[in-house]
Amino acid sequence: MAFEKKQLPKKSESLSDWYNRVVQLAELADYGPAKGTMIFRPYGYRIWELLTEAMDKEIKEAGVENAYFPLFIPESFLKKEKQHVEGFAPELAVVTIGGGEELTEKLIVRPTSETIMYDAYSKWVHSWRDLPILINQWNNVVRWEKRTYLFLRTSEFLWQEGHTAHATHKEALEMQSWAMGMYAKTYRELFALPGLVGRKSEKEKFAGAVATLTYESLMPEGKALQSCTSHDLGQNFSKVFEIKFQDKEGKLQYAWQTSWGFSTRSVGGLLMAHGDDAGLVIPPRLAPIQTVILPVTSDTKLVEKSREMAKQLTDMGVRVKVDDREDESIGFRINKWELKGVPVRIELGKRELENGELTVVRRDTGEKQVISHAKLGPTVKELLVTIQSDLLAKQEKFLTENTRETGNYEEFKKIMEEKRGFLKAYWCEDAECEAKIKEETKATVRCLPEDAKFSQGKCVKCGKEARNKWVFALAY
RNA sequence: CGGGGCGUAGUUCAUCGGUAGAACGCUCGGUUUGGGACCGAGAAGUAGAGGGUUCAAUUCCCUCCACCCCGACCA
Repeated sequence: MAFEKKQLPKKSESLSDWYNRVVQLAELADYGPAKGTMIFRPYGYRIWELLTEAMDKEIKEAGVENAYFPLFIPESFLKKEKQHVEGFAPELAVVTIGGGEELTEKLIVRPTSETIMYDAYSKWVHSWRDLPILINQWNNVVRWEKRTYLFLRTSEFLWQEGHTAHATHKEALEMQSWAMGMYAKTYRELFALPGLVGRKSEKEKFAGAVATLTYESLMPEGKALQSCTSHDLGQNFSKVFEIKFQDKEGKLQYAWQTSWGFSTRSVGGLLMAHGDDAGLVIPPRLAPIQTVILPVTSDTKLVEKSREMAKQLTDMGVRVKVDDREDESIGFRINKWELKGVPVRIELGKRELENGELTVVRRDTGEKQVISHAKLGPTVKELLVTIQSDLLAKQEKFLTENTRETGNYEEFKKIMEEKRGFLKAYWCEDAECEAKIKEETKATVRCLPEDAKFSQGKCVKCGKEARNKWVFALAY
């Protein structure tokens, strides 16, 4: 295991202290001057960039095109869909003055773009031939959160929001499902973060949606993180924004819609899940630097050989950096890159150079091996793949070990107090029951897993008939 | 928005009615480098903002602001 760090609280002792410190020490992010805002520093932004590059490709391959809609949304737009405005009202940033004059209509700084996009869609859709509309945008949104947390909950965050309109509900449902599938794949394969895919309860679903699919991952202290969502909007928005078209039979119909989003919160989940007492552990596929090469001293021969190795790795598509700062000792540099979570570290000293060897160290396990220079490329390539899959396996084990089931409310309460994690239980789907459970245990309904089978049972809280085992957890 | 905390050098903090100090970091020079090196020299502050008390306020009082933590709300 890697060495403990000065200045860094232990993750195992105080998760939130560790998290706040490590994010800043590793130069991922900093606090912005205005409340709840954050600065994405280059090292942190690069993680997001690597993700967006991969996800953008998937989105385009599915036939969804990128576009950009305005940041300012007329207040009246938001008010059109009742549930939507009620859901977002408490967290809106509103512009009331422009150019020194009071505005006749207030402008909302977008918290999400359904309304402004669908107003445009209504102008563009007249015939079944105009459908589907498949648009995505990468942008920023503002939600005036009362309590913020770097990456996980900030007043302004970055995300992609996909917004589609279809001729049939079936098509829309397929789209909704595709988006969640793409998210789940991204979380597993890039973030090495397994999670539960499922449907949100009526209370927890998106404001204005018919149904919401969510990806829920589990953080180290046993709390759930809603990682991204995909919504079936039905005709809720198309009716108020009048997205109407004539079908093949000449009948006037409202479009069926979906929206789906994946935000920078995901990066917070990534950091929190994989890190350890020595700092970050970034999965190779999202690591801005996958391999760091450290010449032990600034001896010219060592530096030259390091550069040569770096070039070799770069040519193989590995993101690599040589850190040959001569004012920092080898020990200091090792600690620095461990804190920053670089998956593979290579040390090259005089002894090794003479023997034609080098030391390769895994960040996740601390495991060291001495290999010959000739094996550099294959070893690094293989390690990056191994680390990626080991991290996923480790998280899967954690998820399995922390997913429990109960039919007893006392036990339910006890688990939420002590072990936390995901807890499966029958629930009658009554909102009042949901509220009581939350009040008494702080746990919320996270989702009904998509692979859940219908069965018969009694609600864990009220004992009434229940048809499904839902997943409960404390949430971020 | 409720409860708590904090605001002094880049950072973490000390000082305490008499006008500012340490450590780390930073700059320069030198010696170093196999798990956070060392020596020497140096730069760095309108003490969050405003008001009050006082001969005198970073210090005491009030107001505001900001940030952090805990709750309610949320990607």
